[in-house]
Amino acid sequence: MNETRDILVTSALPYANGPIHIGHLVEYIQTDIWARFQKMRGHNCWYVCADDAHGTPIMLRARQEGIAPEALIARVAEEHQADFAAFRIGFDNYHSTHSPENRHYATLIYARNRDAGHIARRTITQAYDPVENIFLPDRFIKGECPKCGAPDQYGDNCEACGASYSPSELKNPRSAISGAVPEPRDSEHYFFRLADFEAMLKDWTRGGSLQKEVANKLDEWFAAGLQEWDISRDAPYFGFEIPDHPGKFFYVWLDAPIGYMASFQNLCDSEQGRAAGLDFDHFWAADSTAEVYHFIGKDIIYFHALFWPAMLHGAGFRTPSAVFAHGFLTVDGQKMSKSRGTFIKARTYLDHLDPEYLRYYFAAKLGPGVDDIDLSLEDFTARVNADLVGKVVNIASRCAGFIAKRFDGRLAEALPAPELFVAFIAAGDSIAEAYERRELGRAVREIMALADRANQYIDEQAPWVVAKQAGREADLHGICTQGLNLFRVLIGYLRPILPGTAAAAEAFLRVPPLTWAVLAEPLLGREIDPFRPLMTRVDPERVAAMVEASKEDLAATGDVASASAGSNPHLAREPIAEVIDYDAFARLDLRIARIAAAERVPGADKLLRLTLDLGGETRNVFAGIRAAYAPEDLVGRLTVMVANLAPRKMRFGVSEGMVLAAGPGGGALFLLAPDAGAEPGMRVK
RNA sequence: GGCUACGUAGCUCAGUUGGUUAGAGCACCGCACUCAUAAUGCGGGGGUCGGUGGUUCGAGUCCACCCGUAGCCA
Repeated sequence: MNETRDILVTSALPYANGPIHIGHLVEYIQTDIWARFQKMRGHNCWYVCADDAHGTPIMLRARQEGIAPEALIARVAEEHQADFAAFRIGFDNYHSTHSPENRHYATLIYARNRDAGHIARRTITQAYDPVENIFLPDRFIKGECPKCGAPDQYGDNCEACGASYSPSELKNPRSAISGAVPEPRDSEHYFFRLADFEAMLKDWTRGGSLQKEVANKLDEWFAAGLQEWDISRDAPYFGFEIPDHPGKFFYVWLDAPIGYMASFQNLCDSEQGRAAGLDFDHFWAADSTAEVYHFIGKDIIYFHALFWPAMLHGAGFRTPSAVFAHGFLTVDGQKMSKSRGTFIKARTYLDHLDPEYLRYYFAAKLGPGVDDIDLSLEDFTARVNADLVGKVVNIASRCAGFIAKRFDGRLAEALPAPELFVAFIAAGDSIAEAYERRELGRAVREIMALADRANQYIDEQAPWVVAKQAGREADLHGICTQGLNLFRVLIGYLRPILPGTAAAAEAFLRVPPLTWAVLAEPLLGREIDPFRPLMTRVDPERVAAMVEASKEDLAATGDVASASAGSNPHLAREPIAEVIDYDAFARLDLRIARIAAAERVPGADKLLRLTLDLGGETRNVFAGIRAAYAPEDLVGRLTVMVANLAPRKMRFGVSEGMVLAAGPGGGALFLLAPDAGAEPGMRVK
């Protein structure tokens, strides 16, 4: 147990086409806490990450902004790292998948698997955009769902009825980039023969490398049969060209996890790595005795629990010791929503609030499983204030004044209640076990129970009474020294979660960075600094301001994008359609409608059922706006509907028209509303 | 639709291999204290543990079905 472990820890690589938001931070904070804990325990723990910088979305985004992909990913890398640093995510190295190291390992892993016969080649037919001259990924093709007929659906599944299908089944398909009708075109692709690794993967799965829920999921995949994985993409593509196969590139998901190795290699080659004697093979060779852990979101389990270990094994590398998946973040019980202001970017949070709050709140909620966690903003405020300011920091605050005023800032030579101190130290084993098992919520609860005992002790001893009694200076000195020592142990236990607060406390106590081992020895007979507030309360107004600012972010997004692009991104994404004559327009009967009722549709993730009042008649309309609007916010408002659209039978009933909205979809949808004075039933022309 | 989770006090969550009156924090009420960033301590009200049925001497805890929520379906 006490022997020093060699541990490599990773978080999933954030995609380099957008900013970090608080949903991402669940994972980085969870991983960082775990890595800091391992370091505090004296292990050789290394935490690496990188930007995931390849793929079609990045290529298109760069084009849209009128810059080279390299320029885009360089800018985003800077933004990501600034955000991470501000949240005190203590990476030992942060690299990029667009790097020489990654090219080396991607090529090596591919070549070894190819030479071992694990790569197949065959020609497939794919949708091709004849205007842009590129093959279209599924999500860049839109059309009508082949099952329910819902318009404007992506090429992989329908948001209205949940059906999944292949893009070739879409009706009236269009390229989401140029608007052109995609045409089928043949191309030779390279496939990773995952089924070759079935036995090995089953062993690995059973070897305790996965959470119970994840292992269940894998059993499902095994039962369904492992299929070959398409690992190549045709030019133009932003990524690594496959050696000896000009015009063919590695699919972004092939080289993304290899980025873990690339970042670690980059660390080994750095000054820090060389000084520490870091050896790549010691961690990655097939017979490695070091530990490798990947923290990921539950949405990318199959990449990390199937493809990744198989690729590594096929290339003669070790497989991960474990993959730890976590759930998603909701805010106030709902999916993060731009219109509600709960799609909060890391930077927006930092503009208003201390990162220590969020680290603590996430820690208090995180367990070892894949459950989603909820950020309830009200609970967040109450919990942080009560636990950290009211309980923990307050312990130091209540004792420090006496030490400064009555004892020249010097602690007593002995503890009056050594058994209480010993009890605090003894509790450390259970807390450490909780950290080790990623039961962060349990660790927090146990630490807070200790904080309660410390406050009880101070209450029982009543130093403010003792201070007024002549001849009891030594008692007063002892009580406050005891209190401060209990505080020191608590802040030590909290240090992985609250590195900033811990550093401030270490300065206050005039001690070097706390380790787990050093806590057992009490701090006696030494001078400490005067106390300064180590943490201020969460101000609910700041929380509200952050939510407001997140709403503003949304409005600004379009401007920023178009300013840097020199052209409107909406036009670029969806060019203006072909010219029609007046008669074609006149056939469209648009009417003002009052939303008389709105409700969620059981079984449909995206739909709301609207009852529209047209003044004389009512219509039942299904609208795919659930992510953007809460039903109760819609009732009573006026909007515009297509009144003469042919009724369409859907799984949930018949939809008798459409409401009009703008925006790319998801949470970013904006219903049209008439100016005051319009009445239900009026025609729009 | 199939699968995987989840559903415990107003809110956020704990509840170990089924076992005595189901717990914590916040919020609320009362009392105490005033050292402390109005923080702290003591006490109190509040739950048919989503629903129904079953296994069992005994179920929040196991099983079946249903309802609701979330995610996955490469």
